[in-house]
Amino acid sequence: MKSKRPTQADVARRAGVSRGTVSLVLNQTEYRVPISTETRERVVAAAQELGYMPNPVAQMLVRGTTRILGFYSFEETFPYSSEDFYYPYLMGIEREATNQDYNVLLFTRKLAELTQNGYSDGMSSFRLADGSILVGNYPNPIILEALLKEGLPLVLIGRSTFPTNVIDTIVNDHRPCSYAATRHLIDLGHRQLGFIVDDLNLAYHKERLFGVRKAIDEAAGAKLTILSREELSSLENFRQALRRNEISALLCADRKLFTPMIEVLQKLALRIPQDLSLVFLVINTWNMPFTTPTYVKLNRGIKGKVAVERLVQRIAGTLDGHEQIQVPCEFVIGNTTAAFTR
Amino acid sequence: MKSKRPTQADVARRAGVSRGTVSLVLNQTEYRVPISTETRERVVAAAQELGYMPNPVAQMLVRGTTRILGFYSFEETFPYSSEDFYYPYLMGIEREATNQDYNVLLFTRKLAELTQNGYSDGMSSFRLADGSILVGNYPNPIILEALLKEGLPLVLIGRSTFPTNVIDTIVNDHRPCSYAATRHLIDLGHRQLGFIVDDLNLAYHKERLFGVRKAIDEAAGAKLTILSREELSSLENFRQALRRNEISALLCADRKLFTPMIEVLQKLALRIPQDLSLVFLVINTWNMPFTTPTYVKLNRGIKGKVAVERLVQRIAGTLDGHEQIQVPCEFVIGNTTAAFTR
DNA sequence: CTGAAAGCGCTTACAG
DNA sequence: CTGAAAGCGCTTACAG
Repeated sequence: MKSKRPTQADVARRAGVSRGTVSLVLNQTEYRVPISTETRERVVAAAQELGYMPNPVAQMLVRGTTRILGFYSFEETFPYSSEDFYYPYLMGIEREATNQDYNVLLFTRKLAELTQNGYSDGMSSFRLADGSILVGNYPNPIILEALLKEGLPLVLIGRSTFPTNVIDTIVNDHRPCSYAATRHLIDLGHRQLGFIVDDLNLAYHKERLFGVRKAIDEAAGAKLTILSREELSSLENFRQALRRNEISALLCADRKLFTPMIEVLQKLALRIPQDLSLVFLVINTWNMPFTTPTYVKLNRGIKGKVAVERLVQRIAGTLDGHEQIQVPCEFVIGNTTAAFTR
Repeated sequence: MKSKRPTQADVARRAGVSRGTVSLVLNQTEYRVPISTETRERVVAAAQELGYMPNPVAQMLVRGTTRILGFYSFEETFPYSSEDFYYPYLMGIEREATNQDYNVLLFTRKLAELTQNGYSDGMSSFRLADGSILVGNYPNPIILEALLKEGLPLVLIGRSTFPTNVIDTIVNDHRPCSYAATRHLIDLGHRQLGFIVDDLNLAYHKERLFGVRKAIDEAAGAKLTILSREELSSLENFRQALRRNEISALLCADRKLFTPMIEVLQKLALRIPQDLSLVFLVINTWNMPFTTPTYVKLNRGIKGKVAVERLVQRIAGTLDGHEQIQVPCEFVIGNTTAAFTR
């Protein structure tokens, strides 16, 4: 029923040559094997007349390479409201993939559902890509280990529980920007700062705190109060925490605390930045209640680009060891911070 | 040097069976051909021990299907500041692709660069996908025609210069929301409305104008003034145009006029919405100077979803004709519109 | 219940 | 300069 596509053999038949010759002509390998112009023209004409297009799958099989970079996210993209979009990464990845002449394959099926099969069948789709980029912080170690064991070229954007010398990771260095943000507040005259965070065990939060502490330590009379999720649970608690420590500026280190914090601040009728200066050490630019917040930009696109660069090298086999690559953040001053007024 | 991956033959050898049997066992086709539990277990064990993963490329070749949906954008994504992001589409596409058990391949190489080859070699990568979704309004007809001629399953998100019965397109119906937006302004007491647009020859702008006109015609004393890009070119021109027509509310129909219009309004020191109500008939949510504008939401995600649904049916061959599918927009009331005060 | 064979559509040595 | 053959790693009738 369905009109079959013309195949290489059809072209060969029509041009009156062998299949090998068709392949040679159409792959522009003129330099390697010389072919008479006459034959060449006959083949090209036949291909054109037949509307021939080589089957890329067959080419991949015989070439052993697909020129595809895989992309997999451990974080859920759905529902739409998710704060863990990976599109900024994808942007950088796609751009760099274009440069390197790779297409990008988005793996949609979740690995968790795929690992059921005894011999890890589900992962086989990863073999479709010459190498893959994973996104996610501290992904399930079992799954990650299974992936690593396969020996496929892999780069993780984010941190993992594995040693940095067994897997390539791309991460942000949070220290310089946390330092810069804190300096910014101190320069504005603030001395009593709050640092709000959910889980201080996580490496990136430790880094942030490190940068903040450094700036605090350098400033005369500066004091830091660490606030946790519990503080946000009740309006009164939070108000007290701010009052007791005379906090005039708040550094929000945790994406998860973003929404609850904003809610609490609104309920307390605190004006930003008149009553309280606010710095977002992490932020989702697509979901901002402030048009121009003071925040740390994560440069996800750049991380994506760096990931591709690393992956391509890994595929080429020009790399021996694995390592953690740090990408700088960027501190952006907006209007959620203002000079301290007593 | 590089340790070759185990192949099906390796598993067969180890399990002491034929390659066909390995395939049968590992593909879970137990129902079709009965295989003894003993053999089955031996095969699975061998596969596990060897860390065998089937080569998906070989499977694709023999199956003749890839379970990949291609994605191609006619619009440039770069530079980053581009207003024509396609990520909202991708979101809906990916989600629905997950449901339908397809992976998504992003074609990164631009078609324009690929069409050089006589026999349109570059397009062959489209054959890697079982079907593809294209995004873009009025894409280059030559390229689109070449694509259509290949007879590949295709769905275009956007409008084209081709008749609607030769290609499946997914478009927004702009009339209802333009009508609703205009009604909203009229209900707020506005009577002198401006409609600012760049190129009224485009179908979607005509549709918008159609909806607006309908609401205008229904309201006593309502008047519409159409403003063009020229009006924006000089501050004085624009001020005059607003004054002369006593315009108290503006409907912005064109994405391209967004930035220049905002600039002009700011320079004229017009307060929104006190001095002028503003409705965006199209908007990029990731680039809003107003936190909650009154605007028409394009539901790109839904268009992506619909495109996948249509494409999957096309691939299945359950469709005969082609058609234009309309997806409704959504009118969202924000705070850039307010009641008319003389 | 299992094996041997053909074939998916290509590319690439290898002969001539 | 060109053809015949082997092979990429699978699946699927077809025999037994």
